Amino acid sequence: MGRVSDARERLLEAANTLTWKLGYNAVTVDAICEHAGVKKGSFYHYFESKAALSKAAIEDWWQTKSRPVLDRAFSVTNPPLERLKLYYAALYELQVQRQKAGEQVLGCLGFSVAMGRDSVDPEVWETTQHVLQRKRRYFETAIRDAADAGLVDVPDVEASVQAVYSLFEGAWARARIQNSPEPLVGLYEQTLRLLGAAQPTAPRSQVA
Amino acid sequence: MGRVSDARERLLEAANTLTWKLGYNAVTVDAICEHAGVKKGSFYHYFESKAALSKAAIEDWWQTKSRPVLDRAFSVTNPPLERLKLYYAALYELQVQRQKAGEQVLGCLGFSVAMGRDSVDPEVWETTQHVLQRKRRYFETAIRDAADAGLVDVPDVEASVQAVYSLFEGAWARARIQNSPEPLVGLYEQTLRLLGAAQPTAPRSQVA
DNA sequence: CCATAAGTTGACCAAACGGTCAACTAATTG
DNA sequence: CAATTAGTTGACCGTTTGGTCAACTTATGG
Repeated sequence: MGRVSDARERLLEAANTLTWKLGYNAVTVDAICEHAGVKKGSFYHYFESKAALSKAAIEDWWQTKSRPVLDRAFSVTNPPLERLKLYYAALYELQVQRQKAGEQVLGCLGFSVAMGRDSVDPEVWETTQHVLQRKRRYFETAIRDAADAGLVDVPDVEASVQAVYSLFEGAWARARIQNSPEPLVGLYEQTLRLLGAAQPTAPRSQVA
Repeated sequence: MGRVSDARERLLEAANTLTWKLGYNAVTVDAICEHAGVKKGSFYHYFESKAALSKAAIEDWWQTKSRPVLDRAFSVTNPPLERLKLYYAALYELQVQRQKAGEQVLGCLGFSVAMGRDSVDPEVWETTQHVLQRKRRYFETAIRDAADAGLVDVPDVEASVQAVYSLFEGAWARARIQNSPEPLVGLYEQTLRLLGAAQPTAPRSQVA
């Protein structure tokens, strides 16, 4: 029945691309439409509001972009600490590819939107909050598994999960701010220090 | 000559209060004027644009709010690692007071604005960037002093500075996102782990 | 005491904003 | 080959945005 179209998918993609770059508030419906090659009338054929589009776009980003990378790296077939290493490496690799393509370092989409809190539509913010919680759970499981396997030496596992996750998000946020992958370098080694795990290789430089 | 007024100061204060809560883009000139009890005509008597006000407001926030706390905590009269502890404690205390007053956890103003990057006026963004760099230097000096005094055990001081600062900003960003000081708990102990420094007291809980 | 400079005001503007709608077009299916 | 249904379009709307301006008020210094 009726004709078919991929306009909905183009709108989701455009919303994520622009929101990732500019944040929720700075992105206009007109800009999304232009980027997607869709007229405004069609926009409101698919979504009842800008907030509804954003909600759907973030959920789509999680399912198609974020989760697959997490599932691959944090597979239970990998040793617990190896999962973190693989995840950091995968994200870093994506970043290097982006730079090669002349694009910017944008950090985590969900984190950027979530930082907006009071200036973001409540339902959209709730969606990002939910996504970040799911992401954090990957870290939690890996670190608990590492603790159970005696691979780490920490007095308080929950506190360590918090710290590792804060370090991770903080480094990515700083990478965005500086538009450079520099704050991401050595993230895994620093994570091992937080967890009191054995260092894998010799340090790169010596001071004092 | 002419009459005197504190409207300029009220505008600076209003701009910071609202920008801290809502971010750069979500704050309107009208809202700033209303909050400051200043009519729009007066606004443009003092500042040539919204961006100019924001620049001045952020610089003012750094000089009057942020720097004094840093200078007190990071005084060279304090032992290097004690400086970090004092700073964390001071910020945490401010947060507790805010919560008592029924206010929200808002994290670092400069960091929030800086995260906006491409949706913030370039000059405003440059100002926040500058402020964050100065703040980071306090961490750098303290950690270098600690390294020189043999208080820490790290293979690469610069990498440790990056990590400690990322952990710090990440925890504060997460506190904002969750509207709770929870991610800030134990920040100093985790910092000591990153720096390979001796733990001060017994851990609060034991797992495994 | 009064000229002058600093500060105030509210009406106004063009552009951009999120959103609406009735008319139109074109695939799909009975 | 209709009839149906999904998708498209561009003109339009009320509101909000950052910003302007000429007229007005008031404290201060000579």
